[in-house]
Amino acid sequence: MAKVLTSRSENYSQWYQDLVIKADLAENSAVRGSMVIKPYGYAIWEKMQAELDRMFKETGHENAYFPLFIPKSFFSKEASHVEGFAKECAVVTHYRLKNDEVNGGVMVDPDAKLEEELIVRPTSETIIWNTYKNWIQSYRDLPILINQWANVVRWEMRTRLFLRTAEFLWQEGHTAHATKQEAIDETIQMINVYADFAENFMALPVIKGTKTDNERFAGALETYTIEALMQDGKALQSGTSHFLGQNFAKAFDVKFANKEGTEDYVWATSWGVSTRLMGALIMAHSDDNGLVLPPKLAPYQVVIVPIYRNEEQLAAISEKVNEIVSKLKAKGISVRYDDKDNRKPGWKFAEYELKGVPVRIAIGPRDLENGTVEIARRDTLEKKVASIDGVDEYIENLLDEIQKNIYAKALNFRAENTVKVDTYDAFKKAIKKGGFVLAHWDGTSETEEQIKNETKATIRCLPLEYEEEEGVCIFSGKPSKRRVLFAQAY
RNA sequence: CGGGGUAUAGCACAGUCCGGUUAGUGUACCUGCUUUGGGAGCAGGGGGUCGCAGGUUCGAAUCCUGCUACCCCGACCA
Repeated sequence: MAKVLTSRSENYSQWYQDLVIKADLAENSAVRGSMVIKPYGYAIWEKMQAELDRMFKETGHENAYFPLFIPKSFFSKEASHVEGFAKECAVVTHYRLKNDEVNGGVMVDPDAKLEEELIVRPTSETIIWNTYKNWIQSYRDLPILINQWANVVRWEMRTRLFLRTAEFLWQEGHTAHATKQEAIDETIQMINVYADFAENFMALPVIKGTKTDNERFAGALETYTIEALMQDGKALQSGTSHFLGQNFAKAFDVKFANKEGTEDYVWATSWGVSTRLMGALIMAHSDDNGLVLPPKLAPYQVVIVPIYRNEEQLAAISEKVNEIVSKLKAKGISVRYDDKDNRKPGWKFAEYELKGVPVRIAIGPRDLENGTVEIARRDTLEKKVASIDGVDEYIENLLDEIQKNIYAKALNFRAENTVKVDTYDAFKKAIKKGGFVLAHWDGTSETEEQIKNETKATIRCLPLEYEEEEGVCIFSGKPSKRRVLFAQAY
């Protein structure tokens, strides 16, 4: 097969770029740092959205929509929050253009300056808490459990398709609670929803944990994260859930009358995942032949390619294919029959491999005679001839097996690339090699900062599942009771 | 914002150093024939303000000046 992708070993980051473009997922747009998500890429995102949306609703959340623009003054209300986002905000200052009489073209009309600048939302805590203030008077108004599907803008210095773009799509949940415990429970519930989604739909094993002070969300008391390991040994933060305490309630003066009849500030959470998950999905499973999609998120799970010499043969094949298609559809399997005449079978094989379609069926004159089809699976590239009778059940089981196999492969990769180290020398070697590194840490920001400066590794999280273990910090030698998860990250 | 690079057909590039026919190659596209079980072959065809603005010259993709955009490395990145 003609190589259209740079190989992973040659240049991993080039491979990723090639893959995103060649698999028709997204491309760079005329706007710096902003991408166009193409139909095939967007179809995958829609599958993700549909599952997540279902999971949010099952846990009692409702969707709503808040404005794209946020008055500048809202950002001055929560000090640490503004500090976290100020450097990367897009600001709207004017509301009109006019013809440029001198230079031609158009110019910003200087007479159309806004009284107060508007910030294009980098996240919606401020506008939402300003709104919640009007919605909440009593404990009877609580909890508020709302999610929003939206786009946000963060003016990043350097961008990469899906992984970091100036504008991206995401969902952000914003909840308000009467008690601290209820808010904490919500925060943990949602990180569990994310982990469940990552593992069972994306086939992506993740480590749940909490962030250190340095890495915590601006304005949060606790940030829960799911961290995934990519094939190049770098970590990717794939979703976060924040316990915001009463910070935003205090900043926006959101008080309620509790059962005891006294006034109290509301407890808050926020949680989100973005189109960055597309990056995680691509990097976790794909190979040098292209994308590998888990069946549960593939826009179509099966593609059927006819092989024929003339119209008569095509007609005979199509008749058989239609039977197969209806049987598969009856089992809820999504199928695409590609009988386009302007591409040869070999071209189609390569194309669908590049696009990561989990199962490919080829059917030609030989098969018509024998009552068989050729079935190829994308994850292992294995081909097998199977009888047309019972092909629907065979494929149903095969899709299930592929989903499991992709997960098992990723889990195995992570296991092979996770090490425990006890000295700083060993730590530096392990980080250089790539992967997750479990090590003791003295709990101070200074140590974390120094390690980052010297090795580029950050503490991805303090895993929720860990064993108590006496040890000493690899950097300072001070005592530590548990290991934390280090890695270089995207 | 610091360092480096690039800008020529939809895409990928050559040509620029050393100015001179009609700006070329691959791929993609269109037409026809033969093909079709792993990205087909042959023949013919269409497509270019050579990033923008100015200058030098008989003559500029090529030399000079200014500008703009993009890419890579770094800094930055819940």
